[in-house]
Amino acid sequence: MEEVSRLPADFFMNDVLEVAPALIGMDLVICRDNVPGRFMITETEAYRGLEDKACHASRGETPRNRVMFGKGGRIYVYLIYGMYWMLNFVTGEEGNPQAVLIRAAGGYGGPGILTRELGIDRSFYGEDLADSGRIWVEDRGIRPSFRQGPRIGIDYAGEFWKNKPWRYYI
DNA sequence: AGCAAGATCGGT
DNA sequence: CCGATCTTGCTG
Repeated sequence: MEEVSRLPADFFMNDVLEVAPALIGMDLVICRDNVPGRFMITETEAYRGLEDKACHASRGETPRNRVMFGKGGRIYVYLIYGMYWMLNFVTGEEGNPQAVLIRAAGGYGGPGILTRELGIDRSFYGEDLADSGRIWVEDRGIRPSFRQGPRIGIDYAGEFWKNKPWRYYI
């Protein structure tokens, strides 16, 4: 298989508010049965650190969110409502828990549908995007114009955090 | 050990 | 708007 330009670990070591919008237009690549599938990322959301009440890390480190406290560039996946896997890319430096939720790519809308169609599950937890043989991101230089607005499904976080325009979408 | 809640989705 | 479905994290 030919890799155009896999994003290096450095890319993910930046602040999530920089990484989340930068991912729009890039390709999420998933290798299944040794066959790479490319899906252009069209919607992302930023979850930013201990202070962000919508971020899973805001209530401290737990077995589930542990990977978020490490260095950027790894995968954070978790099961929601007993049915859907949420795919996230950890960003930022070690000790600063942040992540980008991948909400849509390759025409698959909705974070639960996306993972279901791409076969992403618990086994991807902690996978290194810079070094994995089955999941990574490629930059083809495409930079679509996009919008931004409040994040979805976080009423529990309170008005202040709920209103942050940290959702980016084409 | 028990329980409430959840970064969703599809049907009513 | 409601139920599905089950892991997680908190409480006791």
